[in-house]
Formats: sequence, C-alpha cells, structure tokens
Amino acid sequence: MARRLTRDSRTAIFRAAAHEFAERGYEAAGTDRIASRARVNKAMLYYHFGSKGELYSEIVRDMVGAVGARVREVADGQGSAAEKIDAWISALVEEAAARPWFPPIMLRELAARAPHFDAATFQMMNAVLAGVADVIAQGKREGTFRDVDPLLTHLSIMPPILIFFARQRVLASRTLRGGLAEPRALDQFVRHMQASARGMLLKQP
Amino acid sequence: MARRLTRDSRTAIFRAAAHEFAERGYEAAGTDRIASRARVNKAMLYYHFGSKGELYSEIVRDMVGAVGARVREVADGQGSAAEKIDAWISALVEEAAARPWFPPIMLRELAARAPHFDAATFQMMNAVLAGVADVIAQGKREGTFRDVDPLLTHLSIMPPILIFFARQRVLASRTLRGGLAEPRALDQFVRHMQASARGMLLKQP
DNA sequence: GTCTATATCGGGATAGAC
DNA sequence: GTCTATCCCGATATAGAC
Repeated sequence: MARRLTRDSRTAIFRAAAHEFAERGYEAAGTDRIASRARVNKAMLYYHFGSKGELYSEIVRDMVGAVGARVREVADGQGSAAEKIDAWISALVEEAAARPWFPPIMLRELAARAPHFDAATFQMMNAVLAGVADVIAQGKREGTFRDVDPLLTHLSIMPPILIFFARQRVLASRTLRGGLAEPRALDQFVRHMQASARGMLLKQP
Repeated sequence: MARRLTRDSRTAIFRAAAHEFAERGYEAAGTDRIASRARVNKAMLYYHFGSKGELYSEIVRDMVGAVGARVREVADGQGSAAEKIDAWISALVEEAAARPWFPPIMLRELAARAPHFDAATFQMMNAVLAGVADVIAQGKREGTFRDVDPLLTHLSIMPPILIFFARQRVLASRTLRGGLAEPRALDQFVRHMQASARGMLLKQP
C-alpha cells in the first residue's frame, strides 16, 4: 500500500511527538500534549503506536537512519577526501535543519546513556562512524590527510553541529544578553566548521 | 561559620542529587531516589533546599560558576595565547572529570533551551565566552592566530569535550559493539583536542 | 535535625461505545 | 478509525511526632 499523500493522523502524531520529545525530553513529554499538538484524540496515539515508548523509538530510528544514509552517500560518492569532508559537514547540517528534533533528542540521549537506543540504532551509528573512517582512509591514501583517529575526528565535528543548533533554539526563546553571544548565520557556521576541519585534517591547509 | 569537614547531610544530598539529575534529567529524577542515594530521609531534602527545583538550581550555579572561574584564571594567567588554549582545554577536561555531572546536565539544558538557567547563570556563561575572546585577541596581537570568531571557536571546543565525557558514560554502561567505537584514553583525547585547536587557530601549525 | 505517614495531583494507559 | 470516561500508579510535597 502506497504512503498516503494526505497528512494522516499517524504522520501528524509522529511529527507532533518529535517536537514534543525534543522540547521536553522523553520523560517530561506528555501524551496529552502530543495529541493536542497533533490535533487528534489521545487514544489514537495508542491505536497507531501502542505506547509512548514505541512512538519514541520509531522517531529515533527514523532520525539516526536518515543521518546514516546521508553520511554513507557522501562516503561512497565521488570527489577527493577533502571535498567529502566538506560535503559531510554540509549533509549533517542539512539533516539537522530538516529534522529540527534531531539535535535535542540526540543530546538528551547521550546525556542519558542512550537508554532508548536499540541494537539497530547502535548499528546505524556505527555505520556513520565507518563512513567517516572510510573518508579518512581515502585522505591518507591520497597523501593529503594526517594520521588522525576517525572516532576523535568524528567527536570534533558532530558535537559542535548538534550544539550549534540547540544553542540557536536557546537564543530564539530568550531575550539576548547582548555582546558576543548573539546567534550566528548558518552559512557562517558551516564555513567555520569546514575551515576548522581542514585545519585539523590536512597536512598543509 | 566554617564549612564542616564532615560530610553532613546537606552535602550528601547535593552530591547524590547531582548524580541523579545527570543520569535521569530534571523531570525524571526522583526525590525518593536522591534521598536513598544520599542515605538520608526524603524530608531532609525539603528541609535543606526547599524544593527539587531549588536543589537543582544550586547544582547548576555551582557547576557553571566553577567552570567560569577556571576559564577566567587561564585567560588572566601568564603565557602565550597558544599555551592558554592548551591550558583552557585541559582546564575544561579537569572540571568535567571533577564534576562528572557537569557534561550530562549541560547537554540536557542545552537540549531543553536552558529552562533552569537564571540570569546569574547566563552571566557566568557569558564570562566564559569573554575569557575565550580575550585569549583570541591576545593571539591576534601576538600575530600567531588567524582572525577567528570567538563564539564559533568556543562552539568547536566545548561541545566535543562535553560529548566525549557523555559518550564514555554510554560505553561504560553497555557491552561494546566492537570495532572503531571503543572508548579512548583521556590523555589521547586531550592531545587530539589541543592539536585540533592549533590547526584551527594558528596561522602556521 | 530526623523520621513516618499521608495528602494531592498529573499522566500513561485502556475499556468500550460509535 | 475516532472519541469519552476512567483506572491506577508514581512522584512532589507537607504535617506533625520525636
């Protein structure tokens, strides 16, 4: 059966829940509020998803799977390793913008020791890391990259992106304190991250 | 009155609560569990702190204040800008190790739009940023640093440290999936971050 | 300062009509 | 597929004895 084009109640609940989980966290999120955001009756949530936990898991799998697919696509594509690093950063930023709930949920899961990640989710995260490792291996073969640790490299790129988006949300909901802390434009941030990654990875930047 | 050397019930509650909030988050943390961890009666929590929310706020202020003080100390100290960047990274890592609840609580607050940060806390966070800006300005005066954005620089350094520690906690509570994802030694991570920061900031690394 | 017992409330989940 | 009404448990908070 083909996916309906109309936004049916299931999809509405999915999106409403993603936003609710992102803003409040799994425990504090309310099924009442999710139903109200989705403009459906609360019982529909249990009809479509069975439980709050199952609904959450589906959102997490969708999110991690989408990121994994994008990174895989970049790693398997054409171009030099340096170009792929740029593309990788752009892809992560695009995903974070397309699914605004991705950074908050990911940050919360990391803080909580990822209690809601199942084996499939961990496998998808390892796939992301494998993609990064492939690009770094390519860079070493091409002679342009230093001998860097793939995991530590990943840990230098992904977290700033997650927290940049989370931070923009913080600032959006507050009166600014002025000075240095104002929000930055997205493209300025992307260029900074790409330049920063080149400084970190390339033998001669 | 001098601070008691014996670990009184107030201190026990403070530390137990810090760990509980770090692991479960503010909403999911239980006053029952905090009291049980601290091995005191639950009513003592309300006697000493008034409410769950006040207890949490005190932990947050202590945490952000300690980090702010360390960064300020580094910025105002002796040494070249490049040395201060190294010291800054070491100081953040030491703080995260000394207060293990710091990274998880900070990540959760960012994800939640920092709903529990009061004006004083925001001011302390701005002080951290000001310290970074001072060091970068020094580096530019010395002619060794590129013209980088202080905020974006901060956003490239702090998040990896927070998430590195959070990630170690994830791995510690799971059977490893093997391969590239195994935990890294702390000193290896520090050296990576320092090298990475030099690549990002220095004109000629 | 420390403890027991309890008031009170919100939220996840379900039964069952339509 | 959709809705109403309700069960039930866990969690914050407090009253009041010692």
